[in-house]
Amino acid sequence: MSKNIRIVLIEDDDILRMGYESLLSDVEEFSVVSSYASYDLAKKQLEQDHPDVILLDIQMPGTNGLQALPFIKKMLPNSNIIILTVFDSPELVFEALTMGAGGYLTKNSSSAKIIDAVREVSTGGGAMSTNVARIVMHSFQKNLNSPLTKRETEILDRIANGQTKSQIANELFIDQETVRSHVKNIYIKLDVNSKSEAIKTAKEKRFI
Amino acid sequence: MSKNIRIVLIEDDDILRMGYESLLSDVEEFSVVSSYASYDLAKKQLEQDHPDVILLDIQMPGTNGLQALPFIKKMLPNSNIIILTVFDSPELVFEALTMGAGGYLTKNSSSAKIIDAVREVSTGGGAMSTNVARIVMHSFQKNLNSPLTKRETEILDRIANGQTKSQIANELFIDQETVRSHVKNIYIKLDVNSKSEAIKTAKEKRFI
DNA sequence: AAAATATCCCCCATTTCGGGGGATAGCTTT
DNA sequence: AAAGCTATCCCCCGAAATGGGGGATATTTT
Repeated sequence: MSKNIRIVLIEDDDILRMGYESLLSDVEEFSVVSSYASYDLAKKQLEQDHPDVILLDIQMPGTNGLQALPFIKKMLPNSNIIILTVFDSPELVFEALTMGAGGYLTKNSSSAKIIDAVREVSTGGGAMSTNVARIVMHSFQKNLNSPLTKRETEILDRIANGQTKSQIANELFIDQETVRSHVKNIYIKLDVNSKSEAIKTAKEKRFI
Repeated sequence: MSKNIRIVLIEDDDILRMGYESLLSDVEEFSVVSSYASYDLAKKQLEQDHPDVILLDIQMPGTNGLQALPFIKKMLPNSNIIILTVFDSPELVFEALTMGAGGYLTKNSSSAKIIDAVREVSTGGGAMSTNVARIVMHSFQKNLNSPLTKRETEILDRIANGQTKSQIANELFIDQETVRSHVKNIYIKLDVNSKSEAIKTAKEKRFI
C-alpha cells in the first residue's frame, strides 16, 4: 500500500553521496536502499537492490556512468536511471539519452529539482535540468531560413530516408524527371554534387 | 539598467489570459507589455511591443499558435516563444520545437514553473514541463535490443546518411565486398531487400 | 563443437546517378 | 511589362551503385 520508491546512488564523491542520501532519505515515500562509490562496486549487488530509480554519476573510477548505463539497463530493465553530473556537453547528454537514461541533471540542481526528478522518472517520465533542456531543444530547431523550397525540402528529406528518385516520383505523383530537376536545384543551392554531400550539408545547416 | 523582461501573452481564454497577466506582472523584473486574444489581433502590434518572451497558446480563433510561430520568428527573430497549451501530443511538441519554440509548457504547470520558464527562455534557454520532457526523452531512446551488430549498425547508419557502399568501404578501411556482406546480413535480419526499407524499418524500431 | 561475426571474392542484370542540354506554365516581385 | 522563381516535364550520355546468387576464411563468442 505504501508506494515506496527504492533508490540506489552511484557517486564517487563521498560528501555528495552522503548529501544525496540524506536529502532523499528525508522524503517519506523514498528509501535509499544502497549507495556505492562506483559502478564496479555496485554491479554485484544491484540486482538484489532492485531499485526503482538509480542516480548515476558519470565521472567515476573504473567503469564510468555512461559505459555502465547499457549494462544496468540490461540487468534491470525496469529501473529508471537519472544521470547526475557536472558535465552538460551535448555529446554526453545525447549519448545518455539514447542509451536510455530517464533523466539528466547537472549538479547545480536544487534539492527540490532532484526530488521532483526522482518522482517523475519513477513513473517512466523524463526529467532534465534547464541547461540540459536548452541543449535538447536546440537540437530540434530547424533553420527557418532554408534556401530550399517546400518541394525541395520534401524531396531531400525523402532522399535522406533512402528513397530513390523513382520511388519519390511515384509517391509524389510527379515524373522522375521532375524529381531530377529538383535535385539538380538542390545541389546548386547547397553547392554539392552528390546525395551524401547534400544530406550532410542539409543536416548540418538544419535544412532537414 | 533594470533587466526588465518584456512579455506578450497570446491566449484566447479571457480568464486564463488575465490570470497569467496578473501572475507575471507580480514578478518584479517582468513587465507584460501586451496581451491579445489571438495572433490575428496581435500581429499588427507585435513589432512595436518588441517582447523578449511571448507566451503563445496553440488553440486560438484564426491563425493558431503553431501556424503563427514561423511568422513571429521571422518578424521578431530575437524574441523567445513559449508554447502554453493543454495539448501534449508528440506531433505538436516536435512541430513546435522544430519551428523554433524555446519552451513548451502544458497548462497544468505551476505558477512557479511558468515564471521559471520565462526567465529561462529569455536568456535563450529551454523550458518544458515534465510530460513534455517525457515525450522528448523517449524520442531519443534507442532500442538496446537491436539484432544488428556494432559493425552492421555503423554501416546502416552511414547508409542512412546517404553514403554509398564504396564511400563506406573507404572510410572504414574495409573492402566494398565486406560492406556488401554486412548489408546482406542487415537485410536478412530486418527482413527487407532495399536500402529505403532498411532505413525505414531501422528507424521505426530505433536500431539507428 | 557450434554459432556468430567480420572480413574478402566472383558472377550477373537492372537501376540509379549525375552532368549536360533544354521547355512550359504559373505566380511573385520589381 | 519584364524579370525571377517555382514546379513541372523532356532528351542524351556514361559511370556507378544496387541487389541477388554463389562462395571462403579467421576470429570470437557461446
